[in-house]
Amino acid sequence: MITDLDAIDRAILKILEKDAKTIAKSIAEHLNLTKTPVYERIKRLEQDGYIKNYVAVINKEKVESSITVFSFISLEAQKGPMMDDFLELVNQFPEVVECFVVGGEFDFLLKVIVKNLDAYYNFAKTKIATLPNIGAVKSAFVLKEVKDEIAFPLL
Amino acid sequence: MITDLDAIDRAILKILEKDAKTIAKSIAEHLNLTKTPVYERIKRLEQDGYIKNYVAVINKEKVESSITVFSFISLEAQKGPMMDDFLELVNQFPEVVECFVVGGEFDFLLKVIVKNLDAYYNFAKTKIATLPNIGAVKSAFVLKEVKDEIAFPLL
DNA sequence: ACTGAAACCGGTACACC
DNA sequence: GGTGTACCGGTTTCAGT
Repeated sequence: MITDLDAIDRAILKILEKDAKTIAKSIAEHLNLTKTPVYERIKRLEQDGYIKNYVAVINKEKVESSITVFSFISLEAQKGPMMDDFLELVNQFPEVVECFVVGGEFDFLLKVIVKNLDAYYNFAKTKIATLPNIGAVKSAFVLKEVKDEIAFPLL
Repeated sequence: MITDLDAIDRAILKILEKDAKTIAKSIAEHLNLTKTPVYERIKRLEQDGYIKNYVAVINKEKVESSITVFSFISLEAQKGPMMDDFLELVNQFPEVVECFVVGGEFDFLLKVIVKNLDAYYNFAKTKIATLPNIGAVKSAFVLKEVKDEIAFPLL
């Protein structure tokens, strides 16, 4: 168990969250080490849950056409248990790639990816609208993706 | 150059965007193939840009405390060149992990990650507020992260 | 486009400092 | 917590179909 991360651990994380295929030897050279300590640190970072997993980032524009929509949802009455029911349901929808409980003008912010406007209409009608205690729903359609980082901004 | 993806390519993408460390042999078994065609297909998917890269997903809660804030920004006058200036500047800010041009009540939606409320105040004051042509700025602070998928929802 | 086997190279284990 | 070496397993290559 790592109590806290030192500068070397952070440097390794920063490299791996940019390119998980970076070979240990190259990381080692970059940090003036040999590959064994780099390897051991990575294993610790994995085992202690600092690294959740490794994923391929796919180019969604190339793979298939889609639109991204943000939905802002307010509940009629935000009672604790109702919120949990709501969230559990929303969590199941594959179209919802992000879901946050927020403070402000509305209660939930959803990022939804669907094939086209028609699919979004369908999603809103058959999934969102049927959720319990829905108040207002507003949508913002993405016209252009300027930035979409996966990496957490480590200093 | 791949004209379009077949069912096998899509199956491979789906596996790799969940776990990039899945070994070729296991993918092959899953698809009733041997590892060579799986390997060759992955290479094609990489070379033709269907797979952008591979990244480590880090557990940001464990690595360092932070808050996530959504900022909704309206410009005073959305002239084309001004928008580009704005976007180029926003793109530089490491705190901004996502930035979209949207249609609706406001022009831009930003997802911002900072250490704490103080850092957000600072970010808003020294970075957002100094951008050209800013109209209204609204913020929604994330109280709870319910879902945060990286994988594109392939059917 | 896939099979099967051989070669290669990076990840993994270990003995030592 | 680090180095250097040796081993092992997955990737990569290739001849054959």
